[in-house]
Amino acid sequence: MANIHDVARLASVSIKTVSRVINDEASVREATREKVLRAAKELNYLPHRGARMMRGRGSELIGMITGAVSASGVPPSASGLSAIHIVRGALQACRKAGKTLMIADAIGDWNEVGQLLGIFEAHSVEGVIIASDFHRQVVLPLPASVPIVLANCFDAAGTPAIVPDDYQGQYSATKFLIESGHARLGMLGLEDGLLASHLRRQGFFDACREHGLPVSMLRFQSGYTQEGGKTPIGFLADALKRIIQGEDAPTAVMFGNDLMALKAVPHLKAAGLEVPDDLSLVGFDNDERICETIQPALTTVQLPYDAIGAIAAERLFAMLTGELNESSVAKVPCEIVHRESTCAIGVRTASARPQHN
Amino acid sequence: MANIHDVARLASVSIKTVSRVINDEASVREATREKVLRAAKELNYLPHRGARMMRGRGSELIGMITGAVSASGVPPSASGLSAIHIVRGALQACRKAGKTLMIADAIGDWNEVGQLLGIFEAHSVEGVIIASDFHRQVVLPLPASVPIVLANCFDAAGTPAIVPDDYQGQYSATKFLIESGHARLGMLGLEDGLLASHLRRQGFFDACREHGLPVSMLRFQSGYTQEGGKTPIGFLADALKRIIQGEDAPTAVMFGNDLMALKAVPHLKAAGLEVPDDLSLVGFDNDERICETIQPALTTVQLPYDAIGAIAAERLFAMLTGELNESSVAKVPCEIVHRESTCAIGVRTASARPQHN
DNA sequence: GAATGGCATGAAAACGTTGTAATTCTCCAA
DNA sequence: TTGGAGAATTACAACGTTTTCATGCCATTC
Repeated sequence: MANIHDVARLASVSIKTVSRVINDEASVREATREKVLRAAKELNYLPHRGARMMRGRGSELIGMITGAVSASGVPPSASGLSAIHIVRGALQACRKAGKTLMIADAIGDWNEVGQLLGIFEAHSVEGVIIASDFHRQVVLPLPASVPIVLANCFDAAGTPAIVPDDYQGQYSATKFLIESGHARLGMLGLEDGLLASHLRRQGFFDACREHGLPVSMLRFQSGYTQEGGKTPIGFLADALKRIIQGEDAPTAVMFGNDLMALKAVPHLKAAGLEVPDDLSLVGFDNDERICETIQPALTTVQLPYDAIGAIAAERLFAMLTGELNESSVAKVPCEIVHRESTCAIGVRTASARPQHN
Repeated sequence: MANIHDVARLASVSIKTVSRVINDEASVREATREKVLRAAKELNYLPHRGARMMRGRGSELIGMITGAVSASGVPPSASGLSAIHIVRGALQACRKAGKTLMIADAIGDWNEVGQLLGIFEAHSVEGVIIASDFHRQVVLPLPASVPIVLANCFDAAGTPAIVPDDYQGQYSATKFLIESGHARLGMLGLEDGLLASHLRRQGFFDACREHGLPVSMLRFQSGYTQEGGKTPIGFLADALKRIIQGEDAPTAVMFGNDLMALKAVPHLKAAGLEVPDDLSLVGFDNDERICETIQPALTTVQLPYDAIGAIAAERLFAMLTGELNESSVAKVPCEIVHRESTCAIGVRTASARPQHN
């Protein structure tokens, strides 16, 4: 690998001048600058990070810990879906900022976090992003000697955190349905006890209340556990039946996630319901593979994991430059992704039933 | 932060002796060793990584490039599924070996790879793993100055590579079906042109031939594009119809991936076919969320991405220690994951139709 | 025309560590 | 007591950068 001396020699200048050009310092004549840049490019020169660090420069290294809070023991196969998007978002932000991302996985064991922080520290990272697989509160190991930003989780100590706005997401979806003319709504929520569960239910009810929808027009079921947990066989079918049966049956149902919607569709079909003409469906997560597979394609609320990762990284950068040191929780809005499983009340969809693909 | 001089001073030895102790080198008297360790502990000394790197010392750092070959332009949302497993496998192997993983995403642009390699090099990584989103041949930017292992891809130059054994996977699945008594087989393969497509078809036909199944008993369709590509609406339905209609209709059908199977199920149901009693189904990928969602749960061939990541990392480590420098392609077997969508011919499944969940 | 000041550049030191080679210490045999 | 071998230890250079300070050059000012 070429070093600064090689570049200096090739460009016939001193190493200091090369250093000046590389670091965009003032006082370099344009001609010289170009000469140096040309030489650097020709030699494929990149400043040695070790040497740079030694001169007190930042390491340009960001650490990221993922999988810190998976259900312990369970190999977190499906839960990684959120992680990859968070990582990707952070990766892009790092790229833009010229940082490099180091990553470590806690393999579902929160106790690992302290140790991983130590490893990162030994590698001189400038800061660390800790990402959770799902939206929850966490407790950090006490003495964190590097700046930390939490992604998809938060703590009581006020560590800067970026989380999805589950409340607003469900609120928006509900509002959208109501404004489309739906007056009887149903919701099949996630497992009780999850923070997201709580927030979304809140959003659902608040939106209804604020739009003057009486509680008698609402049907809410929860308790469905999607994986790992022991949901009794038939739970989904039963809960669904409780929601859609009877004469005041809702004209729209929202699900805790897209997968639940996918599983529900056969039951709805079996009950003779057409989507969206008889029943509008709204999912959550925006898992494209699932949403596009459902016929008709599922309208859903997007969990903005990419954005969460990107914002977490940007926030960390801001902390590093000292621009920002308030400790607060930033909520990233969850946008509705409109597909074909919803329609306004009183409007028949154009094609009675689009052909399968 | 304390440096080696401080420790040396406090312990009343030379800095070199401290260095010896820290690096566990020989020729240090036990008493001296303890003295140094005590001083180091007291000062909370950690060797400066920059300085270490500069002395060419192993950085314990492994680089990984992902997303290098997504369809360019398309935001690689779904394709990341393989990446996360490869990353996870590598991560675990790194953990075991005491290495730390640096990660960068080429964001679907293969041209980025050269630049990313440069960045990694500047960080003094010991080696790099380049992971592709799908099984394919690649071309590396010429002068790679660090050891490289390819994961889920390979090149013509013989760079060490770890790939899934698509051929064997399909061969095994086919063989399994035949040995279960199925004599008429169908297959709905992936998009033409993909390497996996080619290999699997080969495996399918070879297994049939070797087990004496005449070609007249086989129905093969391909050309289905799962995402991005413009598959005509209805293609899946038509191809499926061509496979399952007629009097010599197969008793088992294999799909190019689990998602295709998921999409196919409603069509099969509409055609009055019971799974697995009338028709056994076998997917590919082992995407658990999809496999477990399909009723009955889908038997499939697992793409061993975790293993690929882990083996790639281990192989890289072996190269680093010089234990291994042969340049070859390692094929990781694809195991069958047995669920409920397959049964032996002549055997009715116990429950006519298991209740939905 | 000399003094001043700003700009472009360069020489050499410094950062904290490890490698090399030299030096000292220890211990045992002659 | 002396040699000598080998272990323990040390001094110093080297790694590739940035920093500090010095210098040369040119334009401006008096």
